[in-house]
Amino acid sequence: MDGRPSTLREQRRAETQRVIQTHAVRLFVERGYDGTTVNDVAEAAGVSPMTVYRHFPTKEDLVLVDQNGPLVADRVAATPAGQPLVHRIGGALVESARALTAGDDRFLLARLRLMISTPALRARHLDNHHVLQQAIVDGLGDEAADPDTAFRAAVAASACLAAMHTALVRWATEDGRGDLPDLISEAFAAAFGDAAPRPR
Amino acid sequence: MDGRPSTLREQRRAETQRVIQTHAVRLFVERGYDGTTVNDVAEAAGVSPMTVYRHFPTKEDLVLVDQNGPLVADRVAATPAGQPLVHRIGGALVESARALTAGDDRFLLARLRLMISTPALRARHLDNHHVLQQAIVDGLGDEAADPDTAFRAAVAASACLAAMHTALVRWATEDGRGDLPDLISEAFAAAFGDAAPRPR
DNA sequence: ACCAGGATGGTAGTAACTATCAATTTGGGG
DNA sequence: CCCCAAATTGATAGTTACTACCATCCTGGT
Repeated sequence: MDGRPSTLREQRRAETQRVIQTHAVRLFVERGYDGTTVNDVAEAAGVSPMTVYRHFPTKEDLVLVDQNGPLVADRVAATPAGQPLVHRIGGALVESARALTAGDDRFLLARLRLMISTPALRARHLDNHHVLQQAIVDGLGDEAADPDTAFRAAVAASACLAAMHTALVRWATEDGRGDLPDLISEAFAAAFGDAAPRPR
Repeated sequence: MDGRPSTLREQRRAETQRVIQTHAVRLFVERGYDGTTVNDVAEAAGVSPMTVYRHFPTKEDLVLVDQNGPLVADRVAATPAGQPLVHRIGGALVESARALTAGDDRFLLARLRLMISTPALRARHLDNHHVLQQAIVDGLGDEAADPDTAFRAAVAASACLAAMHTALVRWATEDGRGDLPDLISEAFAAAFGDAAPRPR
């Protein structure tokens, strides 16, 4: 459909989004999430409240929206079909995490901490797993044709995402000191065992 | 602290909660969650909106609050310590599901369907896993003393809960036809393999 | 240079909560 | 049986997230 921002208009749009989000996260960290109104964010960003709502339909989106699209599902679909699903998904998630932590950690870390400490944000963040899960299952295409296989794939995806989330929480509570991909790998080992469950 | 409702006052309080929740779920099913205001619920239950808010701090609680306490964590703690964690937690969750579906399914099913179809409810429901996860880890006590073991336990718990949730979703979309405990067992098999990962 | 379409802003409204105070009911002990 | 402390309930007024609608302005591709 629409790839990375190509036209100038889309670039500008992405830029104002970035500005609004940056101010929002800064204010949320300074005054707390509930202690900051959307109007405060609008004022800090130099736009009207209407504009904020146009770019971020809900206050939660100010923290949760990620301009990196759903590349995880593509990574999963690109893995060889022979291996057990939890390993394919796990590998894709570790790769994505490596890409995420490649740049500047601090903004990601600030957002993560907000997500963990604010119930409303935490809830919405976990609900995003639902979207990712569906994307992963859909990305498998014919591999998950019948309902039973699709169910097993959905289970594998949700379990992997939950394990990853627990690793994210630990990483954030350690102030991002450890290596995130390693932590996620460790989580997968704890949940699914070091050895691959033998495919039948 | 406080066990089952012992004094008469607590019984009455629990009864009015039940009345309010019943009317709320009925209205949500009839007119949709967003199409029903808290005032509508109050009117249907014959109380003032204030009373609704006193018993259910948020509109979401009208669907999500469950009078069955957190017995899952106790069940986990009661399992023998030798087995791998995912199996201990999985067994406890299957047992709890069996207890849940023993009575009348319809109210549970209606609430589940609302949770699945309404984003706000789905998110809050998933966030409850956070509480359960913590309770499970805490219930292990000395078993999860050092941070690393606690982390593995947290990962195992979150992965198990996610797998169970996927089974819940399938059960609800099948209108509760299948056997819920069996579905959950199937989910665990898909995620963690039929054979126990060997403890090291 | 122009103009269609997108971005922005203002106004007014709805509904989920919250704080506070007053009124009413209740239930267990003398 | 009565009575008081405590709990439950209710009314009012306010804050805030979010929506619909309309007018305006700005932009960028032809």
